[in-house]
Amino acid sequence: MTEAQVQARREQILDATMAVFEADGLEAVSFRRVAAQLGCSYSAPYRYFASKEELLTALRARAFRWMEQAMLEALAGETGFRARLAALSRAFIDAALSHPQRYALMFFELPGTDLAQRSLELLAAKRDSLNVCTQVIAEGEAAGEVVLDCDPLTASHLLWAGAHGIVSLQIAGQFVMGRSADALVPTMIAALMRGIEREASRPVTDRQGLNG
Amino acid sequence: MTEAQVQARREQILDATMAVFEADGLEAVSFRRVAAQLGCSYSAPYRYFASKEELLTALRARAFRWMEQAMLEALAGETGFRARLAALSRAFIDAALSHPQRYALMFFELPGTDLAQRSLELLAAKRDSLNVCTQVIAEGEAAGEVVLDCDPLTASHLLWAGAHGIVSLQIAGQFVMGRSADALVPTMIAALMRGIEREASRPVTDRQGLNG
DNA sequence: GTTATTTATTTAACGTCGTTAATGTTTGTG
DNA sequence: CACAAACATTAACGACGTTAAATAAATAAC
Repeated sequence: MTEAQVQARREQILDATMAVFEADGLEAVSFRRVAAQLGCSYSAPYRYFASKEELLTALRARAFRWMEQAMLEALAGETGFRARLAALSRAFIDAALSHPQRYALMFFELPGTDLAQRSLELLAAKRDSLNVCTQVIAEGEAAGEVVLDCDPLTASHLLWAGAHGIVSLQIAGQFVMGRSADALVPTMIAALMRGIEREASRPVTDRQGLNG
Repeated sequence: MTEAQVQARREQILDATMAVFEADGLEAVSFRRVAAQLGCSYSAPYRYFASKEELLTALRARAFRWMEQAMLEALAGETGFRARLAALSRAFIDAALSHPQRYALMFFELPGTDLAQRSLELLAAKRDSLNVCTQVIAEGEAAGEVVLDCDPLTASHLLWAGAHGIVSLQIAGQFVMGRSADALVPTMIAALMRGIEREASRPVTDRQGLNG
């Protein structure tokens, strides 16, 4: 069996796993259920994933790739730093809120479960997702469209964390009195940008839309 | 059996559950293991918690109460808006990073699991935690120490989400190139405050410490 | 082309889990 | 004492993760 065939089988198993997950949630994901979905024996996937943890880790990497794709597609065709940043945050929140389960899966991780930190596949997917944001900022700075008080990597960490914090709380039903991620993510991005931009480079129009 | 005794037994069970969780992680938490820790039969806790999900929901409420206490204790004795806000964020990050498992448990929730949204106990604990932050901001505004572009509730949502986003990514091992929550949370808070404060009310000293 | 050997898959089995039903055991009441 | 209610324990069921044995399929050697 060639390497490509093995990889194809892995993808098939992940397809089935994702289907079960999206249909009936994480607690429904079991080797027996996935196998039934795929039409094979419940022990067959063990040749391709050593454990359930490994299977779920690969599934989480896939969720990160999905988010990365959504952001990249939203960026395609957008020009100018402000427009690209806006498109990025819009894509992020649209993806997250249209598939809240899949989004939550990305960050469904408890410390100490160190397989997540040993899986190169997951780590790379995480890094590449964050990198989309970092690139947009770095390009904006390179083009002279924005000047920051901090480096692009720190800035993208802040934006990424801010957006993730909002969406994560929204999905967890944490918001009170009508606040929602839809309104708060742009507010968060605007406030953060205002906070880390050099005064001179900030357009006056940023001074709006903070009341949500 | 009086109501107080029932509540006391619930607390004992939660003590045992938390002990198992902190010792061996979430996957080790089972009725059988908790019962062994407590010295009772594995079926006894069912009189106090209808299901494992209910047990874990109560455990998560406890984690929120723990965070609320840590923040309130840090606030005690601190006066002045800036000092209180700094103490708050320091307490938040100290608690989260000193007990990352417990912190992650607070937000360990997948959408669709709607027991979390029906548990008054958990909802109240969440609300009260967020409320600590809201109060600090509202008091600061009432005392005229700060003027914001948005209302205190929106502001506390932003700060809470920002800090949570940073810490959550840190715990998930999401940061690259030496960024850490220790440095980024203060940066996040500072940037957000700079972003949502009316220009006039901002001290010039806030213009520091963004490079991390 | 037939056999031998490796590879891929399936079935059987073990221990653990969540949960419920049946069975004890205590405790207060007449 | 009897008796009923409240509580705790054990037994049992089906599903799970995982491994080992058994089987089928594919490939290699002659």
